Amino acid sequence: MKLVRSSGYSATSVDQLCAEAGVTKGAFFHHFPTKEALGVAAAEYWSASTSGYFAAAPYHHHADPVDRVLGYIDFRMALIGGPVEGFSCVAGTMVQEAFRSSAAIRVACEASIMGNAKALEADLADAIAQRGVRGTTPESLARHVQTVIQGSFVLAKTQNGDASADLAREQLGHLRRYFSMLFGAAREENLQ
Amino acid sequence: MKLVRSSGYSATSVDQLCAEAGVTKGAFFHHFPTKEALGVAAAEYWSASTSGYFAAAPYHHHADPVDRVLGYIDFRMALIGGPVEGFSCVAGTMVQEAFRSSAAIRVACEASIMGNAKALEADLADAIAQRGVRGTTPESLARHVQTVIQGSFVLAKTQNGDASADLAREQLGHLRRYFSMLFGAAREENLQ
DNA sequence: GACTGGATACCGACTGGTTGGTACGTTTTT
DNA sequence: AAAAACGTACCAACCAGTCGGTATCCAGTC
Repeated sequence: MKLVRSSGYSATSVDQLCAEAGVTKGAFFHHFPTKEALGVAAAEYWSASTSGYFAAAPYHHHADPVDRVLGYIDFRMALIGGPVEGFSCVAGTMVQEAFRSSAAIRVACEASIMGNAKALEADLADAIAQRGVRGTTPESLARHVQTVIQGSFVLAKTQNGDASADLAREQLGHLRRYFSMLFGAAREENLQ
Repeated sequence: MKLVRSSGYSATSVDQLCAEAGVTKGAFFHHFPTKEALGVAAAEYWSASTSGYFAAAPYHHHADPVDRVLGYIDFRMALIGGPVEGFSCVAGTMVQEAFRSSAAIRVACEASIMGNAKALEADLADAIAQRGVRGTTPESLARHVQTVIQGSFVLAKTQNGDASADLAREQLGHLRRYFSMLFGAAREENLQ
């Protein structure tokens, strides 16, 4: 995770990986047939650990589905801080490099990102139904959350120091505002 | 451009570059001292060619600044189609890989992305002033446009075939809706 | 208009180090 | 005793970058 997030997938060599993990090359290739397989496993591990992390987060307790959705965004914003390597996404980083060269990695990263999106769909569906939002779907909005998150990481990488985290947080603020308006405005309209 | 967009920066070798360009390695290293210098030059070329392209686009003619901003988004949406390599961003792709290993490339990509954002700031400032939007700045909104664009490219890379372009276009649709609500709702509020 | 000298453009073989991956032996677990 | 885990030495291919040489251009000179 550490090496891929700071150097990218292809610039990270198997030798570096082994040195960082305190493992010999023989052991590495005993467990993974190729470097590509490690990439797939990394995406799957990332997927499993993040989905577990978000499932245990506190924002699920809100009664109002809109509060749950905004709570998720607030939670994501609170996670952003320090150097980019500390909050960026392994799947997003890998798929950018490997989408054409490795179908297996592409699919694993797709599963990670879309799986993360899927965890929001139920709350978004409730929010849409309750506030009578039209013209979009919970699936599309869930993807938009991921879009803004991934995009904020790209822009964060153009900065150095604290500016990275500040920029990423600022951008999630716009996502929050969009959802706030989308569900808030629809509510007012609904009450007329 | 072609090789970086489809294979990424570090997975693209100087030999491949030379073969693709029909140039020998001697010629390459005559013009660029290092591969990194080519990366910087690529970002600068990308920056110059895209800014020229957008400066000549038709959306500037609208009288209403909000129409100019939405026109920009529509223009970007119209550019999306075919394989991801055809519409993705060279600067966004490179900075993801090289932000830690090469400060020069990071800065060149920052200049490209932020320069593209800057081109929208005047219209956004006019729109904010005219509609009385509060709580954000033209700079922040301009960055948000780039965030959604870059994020949509990342998500597009998780898909294959036509689904890539469809997903990217769908996501720019949310950006359009956000701006539409932000400036539209503020207008109604303003007229009360 | 022919000649010259120096600068620039370009070529392609070469180098030292690195790459992902293998072969084969040894240790540890079951 | 068998199988899984792990270590070491090694390999061919490839990597960015170098180097000595050649071709081309152009300003100045006669």
